[in-house]
Amino acid sequence: MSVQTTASKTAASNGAARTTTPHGEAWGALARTHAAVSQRLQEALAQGDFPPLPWYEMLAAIADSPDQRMRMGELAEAMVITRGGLTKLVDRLVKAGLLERTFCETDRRVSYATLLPAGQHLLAEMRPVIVGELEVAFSANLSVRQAEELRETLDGVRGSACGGG
Amino acid sequence: MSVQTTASKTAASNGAARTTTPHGEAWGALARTHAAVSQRLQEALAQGDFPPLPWYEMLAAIADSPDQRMRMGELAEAMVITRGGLTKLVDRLVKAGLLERTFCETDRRVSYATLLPAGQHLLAEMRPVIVGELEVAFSANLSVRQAEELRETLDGVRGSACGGG
DNA sequence: CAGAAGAGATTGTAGATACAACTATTGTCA
DNA sequence: TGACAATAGTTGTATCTACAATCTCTTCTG
Repeated sequence: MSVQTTASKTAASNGAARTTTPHGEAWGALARTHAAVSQRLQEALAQGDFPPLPWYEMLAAIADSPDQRMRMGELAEAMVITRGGLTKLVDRLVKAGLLERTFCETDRRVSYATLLPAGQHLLAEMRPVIVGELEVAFSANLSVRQAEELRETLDGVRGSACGGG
Repeated sequence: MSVQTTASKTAASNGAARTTTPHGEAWGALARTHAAVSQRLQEALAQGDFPPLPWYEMLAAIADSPDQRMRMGELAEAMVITRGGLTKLVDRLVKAGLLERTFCETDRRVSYATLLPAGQHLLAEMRPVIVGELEVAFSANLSVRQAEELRETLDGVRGSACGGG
């Protein structure tokens, strides 16, 4: 246990970034919900002596890609962190024996983060923990249909936020 | 300009934390949307030479409270950061002349973060920037009614995530 | 085919956050 | 009342991340 022992109780009271407009409140709810769920996931991982959430996200992203490998730039984009930050994150997973760096023959600038068996095994252990926590958090309130609608709504918002309007 | 030049283009392709379940995808969309909107807000603030987003969130939280002041613990909970982190964040805003620390007569353990006029003025300048960006991101896709529904849905999820299921 | 412009990734450094240990104050109970 | 537990904040330390500068390699252009 540990991982942000601070909140996770009555957070429904006061709101950060409240702007009094409906859209502002939606954003506030989005931010707090993200934080709450994220904390829950990290607590669950810490309880099982697993690595932190970003490690899981990286392993999952690579595992879901067709060749079990991803270019650094793609990974940075998928995980929404800077390229510099990604380089160092990959460094840690490589040092832990979960990934290895491979290189591109045709374009020698690009390097891949490639999943190793140890990474696959660890991911297989972590996935049920994450999925279980998400089920608790989401399925108590949302049907499968509603979850899909939520995803579509959020994807739409993200589209506007990225594109620029 | 700057603030995370990495992503913000085709993030719709591959997904971090994808678990293949509907709820997992909803969580993935939630995480990426939060990151995208958050980035957009930070870019907008940076462009206007404003302080970073957590400063705005803190000023807004305190300004929305009845006495223009909040206990450290409450603030930490509202902003979903640790108490230790909050102490240092408040330190910075105090040093910037936006807040001051005040103390409780009846319980000398508690200290308040109290809004100063400079903080109010800065908040008044930042609010329209934030609100404007949120309108672009949200109102393009969501009616007021839909925004409220989204807020309710997310609050429900947060309730499950906090309480424990 | 040379040189400039652009793309992909890494490194250095500063700033911010979490975690754990600590101090100070208040509450409880024998 | 006196000891022990609980609560509110702060501080020390390590880790993580963003940002900017840099390096290598590729592509474009004359």
